[in-house]
Amino acid sequence: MARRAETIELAVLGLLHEGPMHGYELRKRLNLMLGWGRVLSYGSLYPTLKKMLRGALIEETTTTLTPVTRRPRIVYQLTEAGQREFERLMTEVGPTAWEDDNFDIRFAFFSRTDMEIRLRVLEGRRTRLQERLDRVQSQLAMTQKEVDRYAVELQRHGVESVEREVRWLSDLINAERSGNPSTISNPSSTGGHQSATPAAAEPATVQPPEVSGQK
Amino acid sequence: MARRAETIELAVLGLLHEGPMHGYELRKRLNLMLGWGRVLSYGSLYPTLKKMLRGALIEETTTTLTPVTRRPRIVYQLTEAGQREFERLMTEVGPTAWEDDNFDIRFAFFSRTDMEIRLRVLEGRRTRLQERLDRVQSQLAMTQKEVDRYAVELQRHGVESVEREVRWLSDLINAERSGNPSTISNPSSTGGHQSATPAAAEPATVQPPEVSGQK
DNA sequence: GTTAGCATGTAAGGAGTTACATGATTTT
DNA sequence: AAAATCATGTAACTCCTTACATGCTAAC
Repeated sequence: MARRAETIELAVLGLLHEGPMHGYELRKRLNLMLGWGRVLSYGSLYPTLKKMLRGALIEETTTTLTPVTRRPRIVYQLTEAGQREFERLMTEVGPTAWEDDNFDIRFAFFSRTDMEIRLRVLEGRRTRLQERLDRVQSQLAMTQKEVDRYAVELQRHGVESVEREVRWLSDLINAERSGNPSTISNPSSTGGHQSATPAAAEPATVQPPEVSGQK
Repeated sequence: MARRAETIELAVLGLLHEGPMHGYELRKRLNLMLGWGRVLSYGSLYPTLKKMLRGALIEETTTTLTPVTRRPRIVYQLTEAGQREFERLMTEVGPTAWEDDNFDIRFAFFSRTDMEIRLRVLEGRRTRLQERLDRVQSQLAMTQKEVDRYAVELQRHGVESVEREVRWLSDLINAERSGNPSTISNPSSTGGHQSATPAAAEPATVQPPEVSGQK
C-alpha cells in the first residue's frame, strides 16, 4: 500500500547509517523493526536497494573472499548523498512523520535527531491519534441505534488501544521535556551508558495541554 | 495490500446481511468498522461491488424516485448465493480467520456464528499473537548487544501491546465459555435478550493455561 | 448563491506479495 | 546424507490509492 516505499527507504538508510550490511541481514533487521504486521519480502527489498543504488544513496561492494569469509556477499553502505538524505528525512516534520507506517521507523531512529524534532514528531503523532478518537467518538454518537454486541466490543477495544497509545506518547513527551539528560546527538560519549529509559511508567505527570503539532 | 480484497468482500457481505444499502453508506459503515488504519476509497469499493455483482453475490436495484426520496440511488442486497457465501466464510476456521486484516471483520460479525466457531477463532487468534511474541522475544535475546534506547522502547511498547491483546482475547474466551447465555445463531429468539457484555472487565477469572506473557 | 456533503464512478499507476529460480554453507 | 538456513535475485500479478469526472441536494 501507498506510502511504504519511503518507509522502507528510510529504514534502510537508518540501518546502513549504523554501518554496512548485506541484503539478507538488512531484511532480518527490518523485519524485527517493523515486524509487527507484515514481513518484508525479498521481492520488495532487493528492488528497493537497486533503486537506491541508481539514486546513488548507497553503494555496493562485494566482499573479497578471504579464507575466513568463504562466500562473497554484497555489502551495501551509505554514500554521502545517502547520509544527507537520511538527515533530511529525519529532520522533516510533517504528516509523513506521524502517519501510521512512518512513525515507528522515525521513532526507532530518534537517537539521531535533536530533542526539538523528537518533541514535534511525538506531539504531531499524538494529535493525529486524538483526531482519530474524536472522529470515531462523534460517529459513534450518531449511530447509537441498533448496536451489535460484538461490533461494540470491538469498537470499545479499539478506542481503548488508541487511548493507551496517546498516554504512551504523553509519557514520552514528558520524559523528553523533563531534561532527559543524554540527548545523544553529541556522539562524544565517554563511556557513560546509564540507561534512563525514555518512557519510565511514571504516573502521567502532565496532561497534554492540547498541543497542536499540525502542519 | 495483499489479502484485503477478501476482507472487503466479507465486510460487504456482512453489512448487506443486515439489510440492503447503497454504496455511499456502505463505505461509511465500512470505514467505521475497519477504520483504525486506512480509509477505504471509492476506487476500491465500487470495483469490488461490480465484481460481486458479476459473481452474483449481490444484486442492485435502483430506487424508484418517489416524492420522498428525490434521488435514485443504487441499492445493493444479498442474493441467496451471497447469503450462502457469507455463511461459508464465517464458518471457515483457519489462518484466514485470524490474520490481522481478517480477524476484526470476523469478530464484528460474531453474532452470526455459533459459539463453537467463535471460540476456535478467538483461540486461533490468541495462538497467532503468542507465536509472534515468542518469535520476537527469542530474536531479542540474540540481538542483546548494542541496543538503542528508542529502538528498545519501541520494541517494549510493541510487546506490551500484543500482550494486552492476548489478555483481551483471553477474557473474551472466558466470557464465551462461562455460559454466555444468548448465543444468538438460533434466530427463533423467544424473547430472551439480556445483554451480558461479552468482555466485561471482570477480574480475569481463569488464567489461560500456558499463555501469559512474561513481563 | 455558494459551500459542504451526498452519490457514483473510471483510469493510471505505485507498492509490495507470491512464486519462481538458483546455489552455497552449516547443522543435524 | 538430509534439512535448514544463508544469500541473491526476477516476473507476474494483485490490490489499492490517487486523481480525475460528474452532478445532485441541503444548509448557510
